[in-house]
Amino acid sequence: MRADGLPDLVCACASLRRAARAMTRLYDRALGGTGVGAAQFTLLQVLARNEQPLTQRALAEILAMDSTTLTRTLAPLARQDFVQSRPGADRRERLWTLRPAGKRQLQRALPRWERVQQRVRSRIGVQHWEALIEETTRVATAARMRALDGLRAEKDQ
Amino acid sequence: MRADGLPDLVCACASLRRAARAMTRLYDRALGGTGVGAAQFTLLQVLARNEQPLTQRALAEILAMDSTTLTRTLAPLARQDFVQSRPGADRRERLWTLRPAGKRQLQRALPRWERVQQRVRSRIGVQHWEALIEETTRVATAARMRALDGLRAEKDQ
DNA sequence: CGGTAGTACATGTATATACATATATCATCT
DNA sequence: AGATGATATATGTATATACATGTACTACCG
Repeated sequence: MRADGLPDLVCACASLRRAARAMTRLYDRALGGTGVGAAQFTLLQVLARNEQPLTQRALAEILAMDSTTLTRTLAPLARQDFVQSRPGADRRERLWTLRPAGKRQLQRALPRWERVQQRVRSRIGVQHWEALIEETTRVATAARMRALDGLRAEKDQ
Repeated sequence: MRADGLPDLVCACASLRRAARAMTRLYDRALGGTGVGAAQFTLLQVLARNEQPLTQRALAEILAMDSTTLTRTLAPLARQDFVQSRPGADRRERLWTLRPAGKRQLQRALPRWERVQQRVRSRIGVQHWEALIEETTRVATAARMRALDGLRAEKDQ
């Protein structure tokens, strides 16, 4: 263990959750005062990076998030008119788009986001930064797979 | 991007949060029915691995979690008599210990936890597994540092 | 020793998150 | 077209999480 380092948690899930908490606090503080935190920033950014409106389900897939969770997390953004939804051709669907106020909000937060990204990147080093992104993306992808999910069905004895 | 892979999120924080969500769901499902989820399992496990009782603050440090959050997350475990707290010599502190019921609970959950760990490890490969643990531990450690936190103080112009 | 600053935890409040279930809509088969 | 099953989202409920602030206690300084 590095001097002053956190202990290994043995558990990949616990280790990921811990890192996510630590980073979220860092980003939340860096974005503090801009009006959005890390989670909301991400939603705006994903919408901004897609020309096409996204269905709630598509957004959920991209973020590996339960689509009903988005009903709740998008609500405050819609209240502030940062995003808007309209029904799709399939009228069960909601199509989400970024609104002008949301774009402005994103612009306002962007410099701070870039600074904290840069700061973390140079603190841990580019290699580790890239490894972090790669491994987290990989595991998020892997965790979706049916093969792993099947655990639920199996009985213990 | 791998076939069927999730898109890169550019943002280290968003990528970590996504991976944490995906893994948490996997572990929660794997532990389903044992009576504890991934988060509670971790608390029990950390307490079990320390002979000495831990103060709430120490537990918070280990898990890179706000110590007041633990007031809430430990409460249900205490209600079920899985853990117990008593005041320390410094009577502001709470010392937490695992109780027999908590040990039994942990034992019950352990086989499922090991299975899901094993399953993920072989799915992504030992190399990636180890890289994941290392990079997440590293970034959680780095994120605590004052140098990074200072972002808050800096003004935008 | 008394006052003041700092620390540890509790509480109020808000967001993030998931699951079970409910509802509306679509797709399909007859 | 009507019945049936599948799908997209909403709602009820519970946990996880952080911060601001409050309270109790400790440490330190004069």
